Amino acid sequence: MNDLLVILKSISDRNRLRILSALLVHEELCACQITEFLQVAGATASKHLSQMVTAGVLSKRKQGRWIYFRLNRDNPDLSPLFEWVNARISGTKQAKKDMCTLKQVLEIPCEELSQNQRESGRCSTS
Amino acid sequence: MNDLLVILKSISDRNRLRILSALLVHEELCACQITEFLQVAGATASKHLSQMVTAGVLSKRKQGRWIYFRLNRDNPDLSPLFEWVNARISGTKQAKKDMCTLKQVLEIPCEELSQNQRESGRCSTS
DNA sequence: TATACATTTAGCTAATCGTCGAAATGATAG
DNA sequence: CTATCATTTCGACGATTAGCTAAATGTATA
Repeated sequence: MNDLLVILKSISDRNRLRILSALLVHEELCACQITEFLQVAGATASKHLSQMVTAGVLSKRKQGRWIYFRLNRDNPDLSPLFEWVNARISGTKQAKKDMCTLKQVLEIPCEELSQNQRESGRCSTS
Repeated sequence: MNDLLVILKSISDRNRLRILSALLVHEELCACQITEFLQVAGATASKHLSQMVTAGVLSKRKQGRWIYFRLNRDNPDLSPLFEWVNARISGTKQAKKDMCTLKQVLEIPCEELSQNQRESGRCSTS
């Protein structure tokens, strides 16, 4: 029951649900892409992602300098949940808007995304 | 997407999940039975129940002096979720313990439960 | 109609949670 | 071997939430 609670909590937040929604469509996304997509600080995105990984909802994979996340398809118990969420979320206003945003994010290479994210939270001169 | 979030949040709390779990087995329970089952203040149980009704997860029905709650089977979209939760929750330690507790609670008539609950939060003499 | 009483609402407190900026980590590329 | 840099951890802050007690509500019975 605790496991179940952890899973449910891990998708019961607006931004985490948006991550799930994005990964239902896009197979694999890297941390910087998700950070850009959500429009939050990198630390915030990282925390959400880590919570979802801990819950077993996402898996992560390192490649080069980036870390990619995807739905954890290894656990067949989760498939019905993914399908149920997908059925209820795709077609909603927010989901449509998000897919559009995501498409734009995916056109920018990770190098550029990360660089922008580094620069956005910095003091001017020194 | 907001509706979905409200549904998920309404079952992502330990006590609310226990309510759902109980109603997966027992069809219908009154507020005082759930209060006793959860071992919380009546106001607390009422708040949880009302949140689940608002989310569309539960329906309520008044009979005599008591209000009975049950899973909202009118919304077929929810059935897969109920089934998924049921499959993952029944058989867990907590669920087994809860079903045992619930059985004991159901042996006590509502009149007696309510009276006990009224008395438990009261000052001694005056 | 008046009283009893199951449930809900209101107001409060403590704990949890989402978010941020800054510092730490650890792996890669030069 | 060092410097770079994507990600994570840390520490802090404001917002939300679960829980309580006490008071209000509104229905049902006498």
